[in-house]
Amino acid sequence: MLQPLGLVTTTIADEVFAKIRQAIVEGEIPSGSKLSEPEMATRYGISRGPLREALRRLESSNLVERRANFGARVVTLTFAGLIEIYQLREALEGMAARLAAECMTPAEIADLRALLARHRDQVAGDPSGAYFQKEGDLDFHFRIAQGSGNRRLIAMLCNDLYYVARMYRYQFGMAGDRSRAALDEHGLIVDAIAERDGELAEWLTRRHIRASRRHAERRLGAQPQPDESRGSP
Amino acid sequence: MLQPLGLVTTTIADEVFAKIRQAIVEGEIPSGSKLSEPEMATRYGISRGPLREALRRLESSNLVERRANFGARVVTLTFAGLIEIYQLREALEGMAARLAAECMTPAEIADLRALLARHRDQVAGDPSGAYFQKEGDLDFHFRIAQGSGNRRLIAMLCNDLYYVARMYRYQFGMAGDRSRAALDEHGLIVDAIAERDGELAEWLTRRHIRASRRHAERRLGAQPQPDESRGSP
DNA sequence: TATGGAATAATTGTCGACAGATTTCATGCT
DNA sequence: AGCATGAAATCTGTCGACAATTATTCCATA
Repeated sequence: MLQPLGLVTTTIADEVFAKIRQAIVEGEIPSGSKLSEPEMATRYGISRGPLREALRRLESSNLVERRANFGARVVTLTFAGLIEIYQLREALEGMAARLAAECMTPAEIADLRALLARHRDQVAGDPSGAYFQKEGDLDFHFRIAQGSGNRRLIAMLCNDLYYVARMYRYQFGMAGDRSRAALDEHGLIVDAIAERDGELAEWLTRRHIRASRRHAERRLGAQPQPDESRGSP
Repeated sequence: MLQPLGLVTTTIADEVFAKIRQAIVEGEIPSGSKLSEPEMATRYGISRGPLREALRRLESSNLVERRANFGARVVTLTFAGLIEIYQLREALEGMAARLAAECMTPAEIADLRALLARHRDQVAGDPSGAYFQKEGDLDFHFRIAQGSGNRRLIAMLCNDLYYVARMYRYQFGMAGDRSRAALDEHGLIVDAIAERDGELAEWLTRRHIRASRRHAERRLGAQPQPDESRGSP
């Protein structure tokens, strides 16, 4: 008998991959630590085969680094690495917003507005910004990416970059503040998408991510870099 | 004894990965064909272990698709997929050019100019555009990406996107023409980088890639899509 | 005491074999 | 004849073991 819809044949490597990814993102497995194959295999009660498969996927997600005959290590978080993420997000999410303004259906836009309203309520009810600590912010960006209709772009953002961004957020402890400003910026982006103004949506998104980057730079006590990536007025 | 420099410990999976990648890009292994593990293993004289490692890397390079308990297939090239590549390249290479204008050393810029001069000679000597058929064009883009200084961006472009772009170029047979126009556009981009004008470099690069996309659209006989991703003047 | 090197230990890369799942093909029924 | 059912065959996922490389430790020597 055929499965009616969505054949979700999950494998051991899949499950272990998801488990290790969560452990890395949330800091349970410390950044920079070595991932010994025999130790991890016994730790998760599996053989080394599927474990290596999981490690390989974590490598392609940019969460671990592997060297031949050396082993796998969790990536070390650096300020320069965080800047690289922001630069990529500015380029990719800017394009995603532009495409979303052209591709998203009215129903999807309505859903996006509803999500934004929920975020506003949560932030108003809890001024400490707990919702943003739970990645409500990335949830919004997630939807924009999916609205682009570009599967490759969606995969890059949702499967790779956002997990690394969450990892930095958890372990650098920069979550929660800037809630209201971010919410306002999100609102402007949704308006631009609703008006099918792709160019404005891209410009607003890039400015939004640049603002997040500058906020992180201030928060981490580093001197802000020269303002590359300024959109044209 | 320590290796003096550049520890190039290569593994079987590495070599087979490179071999299969080349075979896929150049069309020797047809697009959409199934990659049977036992057959491929005997074909390359190795076991299934390193072969699976190679297939995993090909998957993360977006050259093959894998499903659990189903197997690996070479990706099927579609017009929509080509458009997705162009959209990504516009966003990523635009950012790369902006960063290159800020980061490249004068020596690197001089090298880039020398490369461009060589390209001009080759195109002038062979009006059929043979050099561009040999990926001289992508060679230029390769250098811009590396000039960005963003390792993640470099990896995305040089390890993934450019191979897929070459695959489309080989198998859709759209290489060689547009040589002179592309050369002129390359020259403008180098000038902008030399003047440290990141914003102009990004704008020119995005326009350059949009022009390539429109050319491909015309060549493939499809109606050009609405001109999304138009830079602000 | 510090340094260089060799032997040991541990880890990764590779291989062959078994178990589970999927596809294919043959068979029987409507 | 066409379709559903079931069994054989093939393939992928998983496991344990061996080989090659690397890291570590210990000893000898300057």
